[in-house]
Parts: sequence; structure tokens; C-alpha cells
Amino acid sequence: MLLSVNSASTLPLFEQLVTGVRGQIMSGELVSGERLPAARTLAQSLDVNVHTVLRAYQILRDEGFIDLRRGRGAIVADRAKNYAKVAVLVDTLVVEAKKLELTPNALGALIRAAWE
Amino acid sequence: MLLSVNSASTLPLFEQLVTGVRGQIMSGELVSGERLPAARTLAQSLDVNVHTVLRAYQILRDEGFIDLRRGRGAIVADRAKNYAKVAVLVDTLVVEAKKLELTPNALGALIRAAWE
DNA sequence: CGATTGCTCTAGTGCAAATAGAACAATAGA
DNA sequence: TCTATTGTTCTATTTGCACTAGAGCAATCG
Repeated sequence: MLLSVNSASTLPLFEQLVTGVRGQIMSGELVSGERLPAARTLAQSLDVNVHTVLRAYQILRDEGFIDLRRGRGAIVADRAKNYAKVAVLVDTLVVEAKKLELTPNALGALIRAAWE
Repeated sequence: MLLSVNSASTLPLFEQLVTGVRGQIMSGELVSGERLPAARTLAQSLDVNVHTVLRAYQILRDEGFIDLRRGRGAIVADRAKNYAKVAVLVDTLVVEAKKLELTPNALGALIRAAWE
């Protein structure tokens, strides 16, 4: 479990944690059943507040990536998803968006608009 | 020029304006050379502050969608882009993301990660 | 010149994000 | 059962951003 946060970044700390863990799950570095560090432990080793870690964990639970229960901890859920297809689509979309000189924000707005 | 803002929305007002204008330009409703209402005028008709409109206009300029200069106003730029391809990609990506039960946020994070 | 339009500066208000400490409650394991 | 572990809840403070507001400045156009 290699994780890091950058307090100088404009991205919120909890968001960095979510992105990091989610990425590792989607890429297969973290597998179903594996247990994440306890919130207090991770908080201490990353030098952030416990609430920040817990917030990240709770978001990951809401997104279905982990099982989170008190006394037990955070365990990577079994989603059995294949993310390869969406990863390819993301890559090609980013390429096209760059050709059109769109910003990441603009692309995000397009996706939100297409979500409904 | 049909624009509206919803002050009850969680999205910032300036963001709503940016998304609205950008969408109309990308869809062809607003064409190159066309002039947007003066900031003071639009602010009054939407009942928002002038600064809010100006902020939106400045973002649209940064993204290359409009020409914005004092004394002249805001004029739709000539990007001569064809957004059809990216629109299709966005749609198919959203479909796949939904199949995987990803959230819009998670998808946004993936795109940001793929941007570099 | 005079009107229009965006730009800059300063300032204040309200709200949500982020951080933080402390006590509580479920779970696991000895 | 007892105890340590772990997430949960509550309260509080700080920080940053969105939004509003007013005033004056600077470029442009007719």
C-alpha cells in the first residue's frame, strides 16, 4: 500500500486519498478482500487528521469500492469489474479533447451534462 | 441568447454561466462573430452581480471560446472546431461508466489522471 | 467628446470545506 | 467475558471561496 498526499496541492487531502486508493483498486494493485490500514494508523503515517482519512474511506464506501465497518476496518470490496474498457475510452477521449483545446474543466462539464 | 441561472443549485453561478455559454457555442447555437450581452446588461437581466458575469466571461476567454475586450464586449471566437466527435466519445464513455457503477466524480478523477 | 464596456481595487458577508479533540459503539480476538 | 481496536458521532474552530457591492480607471466606438 503506497500512498502519499501533497498538502501543497490545490486538491483537497481527502480527495487525493480517494483518488489514490480508487486508482489502485481499479488497476488491480489492491485486490478484493485486502485490508486497508486503520484510519488512525494511516492518518499518523501520512501526517493528516483522522477525519480526513475517514472521510476518504466513507466516500470509497459510498462508491462501492470498500467495505467499511467499525471494529473491522476497511476492506476492499468485491466489485469484480473490468475497468479496462473504460480506461481505453478515457484515454481516447482525452486525446480528442486536447486536439480541440478543451480544458479538463470543460470536459468535466460535458460529462456532467451527458450524465443524465 | 437564452440563459438562466439557478441560485438554489450547488453549482456556483459563474460556473452555470460558463457551462451554458460554452454549451451553446459547442452546439452551434451561438456562432462565430456573434456578440454576447454586455456584462452589466446580462447581470441585470439574470439578477446577479456584474462581477459574477465578468468572471464567467473571463473563464470563457481563457478557454478560447470568446474574445473579450473592454469597449468592445464579448464576441464568440472563431475556433472552427468540430465537437461532434468528442460528443460521441463522451456519450459512450458515460454509458460504460454507468455500467461499472462509477460516480461522475470518480470518472472526473480518471480523466484528470489521464490528462498528463 | 461622450457613451459604452470591460478592468481593477477594496471590502464585507455567508457558507461550506477542512481540521481538530473527545467521547461513544460495534467488532474481533485473547 | 474482558480488552484493545476501529469506525462513528458530536461539537467547535479555522480557513477559503462564492457572491455581492461600490467606486473609479481605461480602452473602444460612433
